[in-house]
Amino acid sequence: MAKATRGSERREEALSRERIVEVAIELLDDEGEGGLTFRALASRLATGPGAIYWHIANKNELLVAASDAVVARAMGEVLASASPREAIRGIAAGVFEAIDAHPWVGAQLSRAPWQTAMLQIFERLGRQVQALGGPERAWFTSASALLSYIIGVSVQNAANGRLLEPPVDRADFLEKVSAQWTRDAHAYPFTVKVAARLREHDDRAEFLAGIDLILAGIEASR
Amino acid sequence: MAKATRGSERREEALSRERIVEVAIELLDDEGEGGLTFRALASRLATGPGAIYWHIANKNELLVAASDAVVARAMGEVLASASPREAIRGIAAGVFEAIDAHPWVGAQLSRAPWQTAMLQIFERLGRQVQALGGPERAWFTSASALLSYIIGVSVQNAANGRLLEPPVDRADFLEKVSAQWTRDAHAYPFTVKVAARLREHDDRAEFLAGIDLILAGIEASR
DNA sequence: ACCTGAACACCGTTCAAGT
DNA sequence: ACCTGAACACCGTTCAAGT
Repeated sequence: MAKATRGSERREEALSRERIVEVAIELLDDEGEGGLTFRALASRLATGPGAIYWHIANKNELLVAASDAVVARAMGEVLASASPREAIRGIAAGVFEAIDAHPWVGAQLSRAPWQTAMLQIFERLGRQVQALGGPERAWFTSASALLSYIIGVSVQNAANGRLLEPPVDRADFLEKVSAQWTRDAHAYPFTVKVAARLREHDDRAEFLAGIDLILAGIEASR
Repeated sequence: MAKATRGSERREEALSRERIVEVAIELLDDEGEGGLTFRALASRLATGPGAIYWHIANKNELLVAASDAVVARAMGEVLASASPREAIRGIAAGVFEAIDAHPWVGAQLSRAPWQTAMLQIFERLGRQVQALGGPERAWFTSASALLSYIIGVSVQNAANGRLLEPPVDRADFLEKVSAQWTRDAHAYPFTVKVAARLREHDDRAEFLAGIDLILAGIEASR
């Protein structure tokens, strides 16, 4: 009913659950987990902190809704694949990249599993595990293992990213970490031996190599 | 220099980093993550909140120190094993049980990887991966995949435990979850198909089955 | 029905003052 | 050197009062 509705975003949208979640995601992306406060969020929404509580029960519900939205979007963008194997790699990469782009989602998923977000990923993975063609009794274990691995790596990758963010350079950081290990060489002989690989490894490639390992395990044990 | 030093704990110990960390662990175990505040901790230590800062820089350092201590203890209790395979299962079970008993450790490990705690687990796993006898170029990937999977499952298991703690019965909860899935049967056909397994599955056994899957993958791809 | 914003009961952390 | 505890700058959440 505004006099001139412009095609793009209107200046004054009414408060709604969807809009609150959307702005919360922006805030989390911009400022990190610590940046999401009801005061900051209210200010971006040009209202008072109390108004938000009319639409959302509390901060936890807000975080659940925000991470569900991000995961749903990511799953929607996963392309169809020729083989189940490729499809599983695609889902895995989609989750990895979504959490890499929105690190706070990782923290939220490990704080509250059994969210819709996890269920969505599990379902997607499961269908492909089924298509892989092993015996039915192995499906649950295979899909669970894939889900746990994917979430585990993605969360740690996101945490690393957050750690490195402000001033630190990735190469510098890894250099320092592996130097530390070399100093403790007597206590950590294995780690020192593979430290070179740490310095040069590609997180995403390493992640997918782990997926292949689990897929090989699934195929081997049927 | 007390008049009568008793064999067991003295009533009045001086403040020290070790003692603070020890009492913090007790507090976290008793009250959960939310229970660790500098005021509550100070009160258990019969001092003021400011005193703690003489020994520990901030809350994050306290959480890192506490989880390092728990993991170090758990790793110390892992028994020697005949085969590398058994040793890896033992390390995995040790981590799983330590995080199950101290759920807050899970949250902390996924918030701050590259802690001593993670390094210790990685080193232990790595030595056994090496003993497994595959090619050296595969060691890093194999040990990383195992570590990620172990931490991923343990963290989620701990989060579930926290979720279920207060009044909820595990069977009831799983019943409700799988009922929810059945209602959304059209959206989650795979999940519904394996829901029966969810209701009756044993988390620890499922976890070890996942380890076996990865081990099978490691052996298959060499 | 929905919004406002002051107020409440907490936090982590600092710091002047003590011993 | 180490401890004390009040004070500061924040939180999430509630709620009387408004429209």
